[in-house]
Amino acid sequence: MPAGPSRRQPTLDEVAEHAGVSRSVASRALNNAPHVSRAKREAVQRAVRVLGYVPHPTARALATRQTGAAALVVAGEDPSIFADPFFAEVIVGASAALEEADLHLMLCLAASDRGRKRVEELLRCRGADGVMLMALREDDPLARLAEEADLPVVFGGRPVGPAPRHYVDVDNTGGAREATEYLLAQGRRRVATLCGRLDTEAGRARYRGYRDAMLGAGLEPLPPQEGDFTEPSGAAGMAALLSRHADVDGVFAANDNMAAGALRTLRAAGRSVPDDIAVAGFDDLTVARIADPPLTTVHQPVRALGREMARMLVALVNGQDPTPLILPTRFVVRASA
Amino acid sequence: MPAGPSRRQPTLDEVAEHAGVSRSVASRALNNAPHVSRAKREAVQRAVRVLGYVPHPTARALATRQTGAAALVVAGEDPSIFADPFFAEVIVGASAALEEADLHLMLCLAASDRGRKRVEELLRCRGADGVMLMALREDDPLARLAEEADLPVVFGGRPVGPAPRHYVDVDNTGGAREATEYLLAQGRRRVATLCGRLDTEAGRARYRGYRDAMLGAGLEPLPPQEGDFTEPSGAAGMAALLSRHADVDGVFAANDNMAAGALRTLRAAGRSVPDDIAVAGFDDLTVARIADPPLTTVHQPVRALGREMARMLVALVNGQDPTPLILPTRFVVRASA
DNA sequence: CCGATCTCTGGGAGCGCTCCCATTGGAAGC
DNA sequence: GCTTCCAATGGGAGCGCTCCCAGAGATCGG
Repeated sequence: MPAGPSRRQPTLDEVAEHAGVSRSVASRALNNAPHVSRAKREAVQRAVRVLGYVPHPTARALATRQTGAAALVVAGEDPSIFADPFFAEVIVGASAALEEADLHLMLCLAASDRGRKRVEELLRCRGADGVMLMALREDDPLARLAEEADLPVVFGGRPVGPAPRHYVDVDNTGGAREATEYLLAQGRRRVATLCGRLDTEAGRARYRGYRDAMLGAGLEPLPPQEGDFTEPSGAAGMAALLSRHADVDGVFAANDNMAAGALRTLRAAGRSVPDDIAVAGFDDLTVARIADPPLTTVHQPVRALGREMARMLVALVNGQDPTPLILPTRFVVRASA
Repeated sequence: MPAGPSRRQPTLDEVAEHAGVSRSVASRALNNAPHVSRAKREAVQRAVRVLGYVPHPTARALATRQTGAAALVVAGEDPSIFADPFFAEVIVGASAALEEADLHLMLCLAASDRGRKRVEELLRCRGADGVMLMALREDDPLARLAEEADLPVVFGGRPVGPAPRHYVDVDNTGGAREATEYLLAQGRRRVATLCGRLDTEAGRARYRGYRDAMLGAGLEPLPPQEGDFTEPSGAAGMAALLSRHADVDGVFAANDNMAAGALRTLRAAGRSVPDDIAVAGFDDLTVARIADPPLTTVHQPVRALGREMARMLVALVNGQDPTPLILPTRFVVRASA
């Protein structure tokens, strides 16, 4: 422990010398490559143990031109969007999958200009072996840069516009349709939607699902009440909705946060849920269970989303060519609808 | 864009050649070091622009023995603890501060054995310029390893046991005491605590705060009802509490999740909050505002915690010797107490 | 007018690893 | 017995950067 402030880590040369072999043999033994006799292989292993050798990742990275890290970029100008537990779950999934491939996770919150600059640099100079991109806004230049970069890129959730080459997404439209259809099947007729930001693909897709369900039932969709996926925007949106359409009897909110906000407004307005008005959300994060009443919602496999993004990235890094993946949602009935 | 699959990035040598200078001069110009004439400096800058040069971080790292990255390690055997929005906020804060120092953020979820192994390696071989450690369990060997590693280490929240050399923490005891005192000041006399894991320092410190407040008021603290900081454990703990002490009129929960769970149980049991029983939490994350009734709670500056951890780490990396930091909490009164 | 002192400059030696390649020696094939 | 082949080995050349250092001019005071 004390032993001087800085007991320098042994190098591969020292291991080789200790084992009485050349650097090449030691290297091969370490990466258990072929062409190493049993005796020398063991001698090297012993030397490694005795000296407490750990390969220097940077040196290896320079030689192999592989950094051993994958980046997860969360765009969006407000860093607060990252505070959504959604991302935490994605990270848990991605982290586990990357661990299996022995890749480190680099997290880039590209909110500020400076943050974006650094991501661009990362893309340009191969600062990571691959990049996962999430929460891109419409026309975010990062999307183009990423696609053009000579680097594996996986999108988490499709960006607005033409679908990228590699992505993992959730069946937003299908889930939203199912939720809306459920409300309709309960006999609700004046069903509105608190939709999410319509400059995100998730916001649009979920709105499409709502609209499709309404049209499918021969009903006129109500004009979307747009929010930004936050609880306050749900509360405000619900208030606006009530003032415009006092007879609304069902609401599909584009996520649980907004649904929770809607519940708050409804409670304040003295409307009972689900008797007067039914509310369904999307996400099924913790807030759905905590809400009062607990939210009927569309469960998204968020952790799986992260995991599959990472797996897809690993496949790309390994030279394979995986196909895009759309994960199914699952409708969860609780008390709010 | 197409231009061949892999337009290799230009190297510093190429920049130097293009600018008609030596590699050394080019390097100095880039790092704007002295001893470069104005003319050559500009020639280099022009070459950089023309060629689209971006320095290769790995090569630089190898030469300077600095990785340009800081690691944030979240220990704890269950990866789900990371899903707590608490960590997301820490990350937002840390990320911003690291960005200022031009360091990348490496996130290590050291849940599995494999994950822990990788953290150990990171520490041993200087895979990062510094490490921030959070959510260590009692007697976690990572604590010792980190302190012994020849690498700057900052703890986020003190681990159980002797305080580490460098840490940033929140005034858990003070916050808990204040919350409990508030309940007592309201005239509550049978005040219990849903404490957090007592094998974490935060759990212990908040319990101490509760106990101190009770003793300070000349009351006998009720035996702690231990949970694990999750909503279900709060709900279960509250149920246990009610069956043991039916006359409880106030509860201090060690965090908002548990408080939310308590609210759920109380609602189911038909107790009105705060009339029959007052509830206070700790954290002041989103859930506190969403809860019904909104939670009176102890606000922790979580983002600042992350920011200060990162700043302390940067200071250490720069050879300074910062002193530990304890951030104040702020008591927030809402409807639950 | 000449040594002393600077600012610039570029050559070169690493940083610690991988990997190509030439060399060796023993086993196998004829 | 002699080529043929292949496993095993170690030397050496990078990977792209930093930084030390020696040398070349330029500046300047005495």
